[in-house]
Amino acid sequence: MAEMQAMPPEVEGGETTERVLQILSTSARLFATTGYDGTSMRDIALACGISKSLLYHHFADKDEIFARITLGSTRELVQFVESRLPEGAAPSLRIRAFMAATGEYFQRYRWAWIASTTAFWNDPQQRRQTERMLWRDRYEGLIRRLIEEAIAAGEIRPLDVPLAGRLVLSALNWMHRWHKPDQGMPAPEVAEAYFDMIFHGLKR
Amino acid sequence: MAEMQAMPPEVEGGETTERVLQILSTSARLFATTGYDGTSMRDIALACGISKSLLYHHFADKDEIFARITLGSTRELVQFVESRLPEGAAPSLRIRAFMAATGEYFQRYRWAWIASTTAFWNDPQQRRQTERMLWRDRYEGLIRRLIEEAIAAGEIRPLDVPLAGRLVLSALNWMHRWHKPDQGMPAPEVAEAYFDMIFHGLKR
DNA sequence: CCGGACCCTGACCGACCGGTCAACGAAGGG
DNA sequence: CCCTTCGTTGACCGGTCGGTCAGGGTCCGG
Repeated sequence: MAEMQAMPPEVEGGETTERVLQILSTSARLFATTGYDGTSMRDIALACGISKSLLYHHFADKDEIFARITLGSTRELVQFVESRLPEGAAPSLRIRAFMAATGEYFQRYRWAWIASTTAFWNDPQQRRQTERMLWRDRYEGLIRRLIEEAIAAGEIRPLDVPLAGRLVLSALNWMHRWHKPDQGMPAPEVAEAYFDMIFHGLKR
Repeated sequence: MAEMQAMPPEVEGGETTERVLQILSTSARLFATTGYDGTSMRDIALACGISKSLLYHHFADKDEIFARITLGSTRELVQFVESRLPEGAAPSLRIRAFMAATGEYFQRYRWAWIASTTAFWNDPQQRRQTERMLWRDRYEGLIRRLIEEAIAAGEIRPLDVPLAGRLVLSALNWMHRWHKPDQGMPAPEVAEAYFDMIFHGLKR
């Protein structure tokens, strides 16, 4: 049990006993650090201090564990970010809140985030990832809509909206490759610093 | 043989017969699409139309193939980008050239780039990646130095240089996750569009 | 004609993979 | 008391993994 990382609640879509949560959070950490293929069911069982068979008592197979992690964390991310957008505020401030909330979510559910962001991005058979992609599209659509609103409000100059959205998402999605928790700027601050750079530009 | 993707020349560090190049480029494509663990030596041999044993005639083990790809492409990237920086030009233009050159390199050596960028980023034992990291540091140091020069020249306002560098690199390194070759904007143009957004800012 | 040197092969190895199965022990309701 | 349910286990399965090995073919210099 020991030092397990938090998992997003994700009530629906399966039972959430303590043991299940332990398996999910432990697996998320392993998937994030050694990859999907690099993590065996034996590794997970050993890290949980249980037998391999017990994993199959709670989950149908390895894919289901992974799918629960990625789908759950992606859905929670979108809902968390949406809940953090200040209603009625200026579009640019809402973009800033979007980025800060993403940084905070990343900081809180680091392993699940990394596992979701890293693996299977180009799996042709797209195992159980279709529903996750729906949430991912909603997340990407959200930042584009915020940018469009900022353009309509005259805060942002007319530009390639999908590309601008990708620029924002690139900065956020690449954070896990260099950011160390408990070291340097907290992730939400990094996200806000990124916003300031992107919004105002590097130019003097 | 058939449809093999180009590999950077990388003369030094091993023989470069046609067969070796075929193995390297085929492996790069497989590593990029199915990951390191997801690519077996049998897969590589089959895709090359040769026996698995022949792989071990040309390479000591799987790691050596991977190391040749990642080290070679990283080294070539740095040297390519450095050769593309306009001497004596304004620092901001040199940053723009840095980004465009990276986009062009990505477009040209797509599989090797993706294989290098995707895998083993947090391998604790860091197999044969130490020399590659030296080149990676040089690449990252280069963009930071360019930004510092732009600040000294008064083109860019004083700011967190490492963070600004990471913003630039994030945009470039995330491209492979969404950019399709032969579809949409060519990668160098994307890189330049990114520069314009980051340099001038989204703000109207 | 000989003998290396160099490409190249199929058969094989132990280890580990994801997944299955029969059964055990404790808990709890009748 | 028994019976069912549920969390839990170790032994086991076929298949695939990275890697080895002995040797076949072919070409070339002597």
